[in-house]
Amino acid sequence: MFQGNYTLTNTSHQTVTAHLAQTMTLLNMNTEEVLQTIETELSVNPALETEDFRRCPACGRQLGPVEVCPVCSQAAKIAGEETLVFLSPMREFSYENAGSSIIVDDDEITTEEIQAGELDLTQYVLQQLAPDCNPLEYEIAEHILCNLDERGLLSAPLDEIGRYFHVDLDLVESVKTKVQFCDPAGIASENSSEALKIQVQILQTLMDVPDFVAVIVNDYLDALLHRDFEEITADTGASYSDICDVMAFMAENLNPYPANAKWGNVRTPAKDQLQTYQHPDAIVHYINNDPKQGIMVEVVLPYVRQINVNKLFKEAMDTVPTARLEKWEQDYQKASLLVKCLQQRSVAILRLVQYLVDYQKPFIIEGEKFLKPLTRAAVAETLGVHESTISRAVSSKIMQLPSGQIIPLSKFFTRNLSVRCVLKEIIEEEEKPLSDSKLVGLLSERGYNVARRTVAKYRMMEGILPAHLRRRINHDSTLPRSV
DNA sequence: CTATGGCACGGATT
DNA sequence: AATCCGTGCCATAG
Repeated sequence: MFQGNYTLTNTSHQTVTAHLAQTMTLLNMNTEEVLQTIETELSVNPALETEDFRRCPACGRQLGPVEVCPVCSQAAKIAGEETLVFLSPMREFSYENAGSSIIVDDDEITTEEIQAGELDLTQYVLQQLAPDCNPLEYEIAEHILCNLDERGLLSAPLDEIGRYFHVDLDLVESVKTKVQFCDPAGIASENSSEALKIQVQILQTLMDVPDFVAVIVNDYLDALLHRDFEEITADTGASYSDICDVMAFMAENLNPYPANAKWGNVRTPAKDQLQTYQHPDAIVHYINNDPKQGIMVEVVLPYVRQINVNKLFKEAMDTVPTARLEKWEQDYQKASLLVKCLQQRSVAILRLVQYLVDYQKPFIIEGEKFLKPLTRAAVAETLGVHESTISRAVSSKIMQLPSGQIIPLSKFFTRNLSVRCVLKEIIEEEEKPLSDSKLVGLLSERGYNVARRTVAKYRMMEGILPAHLRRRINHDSTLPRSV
């Protein structure tokens, strides 16, 4: 009897720990990754079955396992002022659904996102190169692409690469040139000006490039950066308005950091193509597409059908020969474990998203400026779960906002987003370029107290040039006399 | 002398 | 325990 009890608690303890481990790993994964796991498990485990989701009898909408029909239950929920959150089955997802503006935010660039992005970038470029490359060139290209910094500029000296492969420098250079003409135009240039030159060359074959652009980009970039218009006018004969056209064109079409999405708020087409197709893990909608009616959130289930333990399989276990029983037991255990853990995962994410969306509603509706500071620890506290649970639930998950933007869940936790947003605003509205210390003053007027050095960092993060290089918007009063 | 970027330290967060 | 973030100090450029 004792022994019986002992073994019983022992096995249940084991399943409990297995359960925990499984839940944690599932929680760590995003919807797409779980989808993979489920698919492989389905293919090896006969104890699992799938079943179509129920549909709402009233509206015919597909329902998740614990979902209340969002459309039909709207009224009650809205009255309660609580954000409507529900589970909903994964579905075919295309970026047309997502709207045109898919934005991978730039503030989280430092962490995994950019690394993933760079990997994609490498592969993306290599794909383009593959057709007209011999194996050696391909390898060199690969090496070059692995040595890009986060802006898409080459950080390793060419001769080093040449030595690494024991090949002539000329070869490395020719490969580099090939790379530069690939899609994020000017990628793998050694510096910005080189990248710009390449971009101009490419654009000239594609569209009409205003006069003087090529000349100025090639020879007078420094002068332009230093606002040394006299030198340019004198040497090239370009009038002041020509130069303005050139600058406008550059802001519109060129990008000094090929891997960086924006310069002067222009996204390169490359970024959109780079966007990997990923199903969001949660989707925020306006109810009836009307912002005034409130928002509802769909938490996406990681599989298109419901996953169950096969009841027939359970029943058949009674009649199975003892030789095979053990295997069947195992399968059954694993199956019910997976089902339970999936449920737990869904519930955990559901609760998290509910809280996040509720707390950061102004951010979702009105924009980055309204993001309230939030830490994972605080969320764990209010939800009564361990911090690491929140960490796992947040990591590698993405959410689609009503606007169509897709953001990582971690964005809800970026402490300084609103400051940076205000900073951006101030700079956009500035009459003439403000120095970092002036910006400190303006920010503290609005209740943001940050050090001068920090402003500089935020500027960089937002890709804003230092004051003395910023373009003045109103170029009427500064006409040089030599026109 | 002013404006800005690099480095590195300490405290908070994960 | 590892990582991130704000900040101060210092070097550099103009």
